[in-house]
Amino acid sequence: MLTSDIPPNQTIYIKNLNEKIKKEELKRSLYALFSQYGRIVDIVALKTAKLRGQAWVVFSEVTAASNAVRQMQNFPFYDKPMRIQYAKSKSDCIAKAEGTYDKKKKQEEKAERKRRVEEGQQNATANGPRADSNGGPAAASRKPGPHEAAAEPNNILFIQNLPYETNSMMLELLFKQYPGFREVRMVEAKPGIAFVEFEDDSQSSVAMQDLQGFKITSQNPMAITYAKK
DNA sequence: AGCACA
Repeated sequence: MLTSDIPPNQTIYIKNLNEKIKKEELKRSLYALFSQYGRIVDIVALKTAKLRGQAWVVFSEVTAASNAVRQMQNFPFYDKPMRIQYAKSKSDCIAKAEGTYDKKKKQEEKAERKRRVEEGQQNATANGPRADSNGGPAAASRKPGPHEAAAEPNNILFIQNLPYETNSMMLELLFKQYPGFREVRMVEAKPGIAFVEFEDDSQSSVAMQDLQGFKITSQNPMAITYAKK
């Protein structure tokens, strides 16, 4: 199935995540990174053989998920570009909230999955190569299309996912190497975020591209977006 | 590569 064929879902499925990152840390960073798109209801990440390197981020709104899929596509996260799609099914926490969660059905599906796995192991050696791979282009980085809401460029940048101990001096050191730098502003009451102002939009954009995902500590790739106007 | 929720 073409990944673009998956219908919109308020849950996004992320793969190609760095498998070395501990589960709790991963969830925290995903939260920091994605909460800019809307309220996050839940994050699921498992480290089992089958599920490591993947995560589900559940938003309260589909529109938040849509923006996240587009704008964070290929975002360098712990040194690896994230691959983001809509999840294929509704998250349990949503079904529960809607009152449509069916425990019996859930168990059947689970049993069914297990059956398929065992069956697959039986046939693994008997199957020849599949003939239907179409060699289509891999999902590549793309700019938002004409109908997609891109974050509006701004001479002020919004920085998230900073380590707790970050101060404005450290950020100034980083950002002042770019032309047009004006100032760093941090909010004492809100650790982990900062605003960095440039003279104009194009100068702030250059800094954003270059420092996107930059890590002050190994655990904190910074997430940079344009500040809201 | 891989679509779960213990």
